[in-house]
Amino acid sequence: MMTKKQTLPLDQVLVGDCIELMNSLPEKSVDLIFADPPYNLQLGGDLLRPNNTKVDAVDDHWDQFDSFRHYDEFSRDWLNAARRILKDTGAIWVIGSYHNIYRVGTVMQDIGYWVLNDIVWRKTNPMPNFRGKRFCNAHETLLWCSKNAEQKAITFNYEAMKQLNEGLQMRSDWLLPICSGGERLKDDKGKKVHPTQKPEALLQRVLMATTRQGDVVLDPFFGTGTTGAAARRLGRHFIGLEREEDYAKAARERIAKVQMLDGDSLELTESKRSLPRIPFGAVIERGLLAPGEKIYDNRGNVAALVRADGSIAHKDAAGSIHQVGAQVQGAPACNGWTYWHYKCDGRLVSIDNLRSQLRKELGQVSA
Amino acid sequence: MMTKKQTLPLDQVLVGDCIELMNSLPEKSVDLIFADPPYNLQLGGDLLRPNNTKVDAVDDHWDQFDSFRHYDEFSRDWLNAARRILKDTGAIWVIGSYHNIYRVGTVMQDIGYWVLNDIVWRKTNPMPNFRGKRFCNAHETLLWCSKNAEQKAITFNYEAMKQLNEGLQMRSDWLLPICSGGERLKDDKGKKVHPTQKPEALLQRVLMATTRQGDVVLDPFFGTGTTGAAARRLGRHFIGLEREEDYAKAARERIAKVQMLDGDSLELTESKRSLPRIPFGAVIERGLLAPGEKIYDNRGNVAALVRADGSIAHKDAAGSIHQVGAQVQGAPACNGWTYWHYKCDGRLVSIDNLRSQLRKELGQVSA
DNA sequence: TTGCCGGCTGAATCTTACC
DNA sequence: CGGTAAGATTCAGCCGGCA
Repeated sequence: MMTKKQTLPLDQVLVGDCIELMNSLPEKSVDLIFADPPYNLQLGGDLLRPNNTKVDAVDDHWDQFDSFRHYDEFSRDWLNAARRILKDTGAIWVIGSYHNIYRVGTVMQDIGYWVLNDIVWRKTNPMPNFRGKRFCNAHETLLWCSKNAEQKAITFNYEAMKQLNEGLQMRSDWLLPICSGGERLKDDKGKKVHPTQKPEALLQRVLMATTRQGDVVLDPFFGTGTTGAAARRLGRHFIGLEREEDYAKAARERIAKVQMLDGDSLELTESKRSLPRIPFGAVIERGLLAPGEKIYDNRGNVAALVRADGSIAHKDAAGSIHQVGAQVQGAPACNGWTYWHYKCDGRLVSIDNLRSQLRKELGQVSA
Repeated sequence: MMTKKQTLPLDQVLVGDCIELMNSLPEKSVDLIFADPPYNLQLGGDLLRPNNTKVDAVDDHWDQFDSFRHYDEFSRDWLNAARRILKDTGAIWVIGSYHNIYRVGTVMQDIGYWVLNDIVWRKTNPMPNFRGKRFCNAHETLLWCSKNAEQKAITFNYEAMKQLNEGLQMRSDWLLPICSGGERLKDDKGKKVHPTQKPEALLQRVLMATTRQGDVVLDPFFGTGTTGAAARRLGRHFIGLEREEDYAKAARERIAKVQMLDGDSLELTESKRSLPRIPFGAVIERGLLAPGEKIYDNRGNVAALVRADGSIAHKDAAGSIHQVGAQVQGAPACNGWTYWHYKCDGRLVSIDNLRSQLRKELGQVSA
């Protein structure tokens, strides 16, 4: 893995066509791709534009495609190139609005990507609909996809997201302001450098949720480098691809100023799944429970006998704490650690406490 | 216009294939179409809740398709039939989830529909993600489209929508509960009649926004008739198409009981506003505090490290501002917002001030 | 009558480590 | 690689039972 990383142009902005540049990179080499492709706003010429007010509309030449067909071809090409360089354990995010996201989503599904969630970025401060002819277009959509449907190991920092949402699991609708104020890059004359600069908070949430420290994040439409800024701040590597030298230059200068957070503040709330596995037998071996003792369900109604080999017995049934727990309840499955309790000063205490205790002891020795 | 209306099967539920039924209706004869087509969910095995009960999944035969290609063909067929019967001044709504909405959106654009807005229905009470492997899938998407791009006269009751949103322009994200409680149709045994009954409030908003009194609203996937119930209540005509006689029967009985409104009592259906809940993580994401900073108790004796995921760490303890606050004090609970302070010009200031600040910025946008 | 508590449920593409 | 067993995992709202 290190050798692969060493051949990658880490923490750099490469100028050129993103498809050619991606094709020049080794296959299966990046952990995450974040893409903010052109939005195809000018479909069919000026008459058909969905919003023909003159509010600094997006009319740069890179945003022009003469038909849905061309846009679909373009999407298929860059999404295929992206898929090649993605690790088999990797994932991709694509952001868009109703002008392009339905095209993009269909192409992604067609070439084998598997949708994990679609996420709605709700803007606290969207541009109003000036004519009063439509609903205020107050959101954009992100697609989070794995490389294929069979893929199991996806990085998803569930507990960290739950923390961020004050103890409730994070939903698919995110409320964040648009990029403005000091964060928005301006040139000497105070004109914005890029028409669609994304807020860094959005990228931070994406990277916090679906990458780990040291991961490689590639952005094929780098623009002024919000992905790079967020990656650097969070201790991830980035690779930025951008066709326009002016944007690339602005991005490099911007990212150089970013203060990287230190390791402690990047520590994520850990999931139980990442903790070392403790067999119930270890609890017996260490003498936290003795063979011959009884363990009970949470009300003390059901009692099972603890045996020396770490199995337990209840009436005819014998086996692991999980198997017997399931059988006793007539349930298809059971987490024995939370189902069973032992008596301590007359009160029932979860055996999961014994596991925690053991983990603490082991941590000081091995880890 | 009256002659045309007289040939239409107004305020009826027709049983049969929706494409054939639509083809039997006169062209350019309906004002609005609302469609809730099959979502083409692709479920694996059973899903168990943490308490080992089984989730009652949508596994009905009508939701099964062999492939995306078959689903696309199906979509193209019914959307073309719908387009023929739509008046040139008419519009269409289609609702879906990430499983199908990207397919539907692409087909709609391909056959000439023009997207006016995409609308996000944010559920106040979605089903959680039981396994902790994804973001909670808390929304569905609606596409609002005109028959073609050139179409000028679209019914959009801008002022009514603005009223409904307390004087502010209605946004593209709508917060509404799912259909449950007394509104949910149940059979004798208390089993739900239809697996995916939509809330009437959603349909009311759609019809309030994009139809006038006396308009004809057609629903090709009528199910248990939420569109019909909302139409009748609001003084619009409906035409319901439904393949299953059982659903059609339930719909007829339901609609017959609906009281038609003559006044302006609709506002009652709109949810009340309460103070938006602000997770501590939002304070970090928005940059009001930076990861790596320290927060203190009111005397500055206890210091905790702020981490990027919105958790804080103090000695061995890590968790939410509330959890760590409680642990530090040896208390069973703690309001972290009032316990913790940050340093500002050498003085200690409550982090609750940051929450107030954020609430002010959010203003009328319900979090 | 009111309030509290436990149980049930909703369009869901929902596991992973070890042998 | 496949098979097997361990074991991690939920939020809001409605309803009924009971104090």
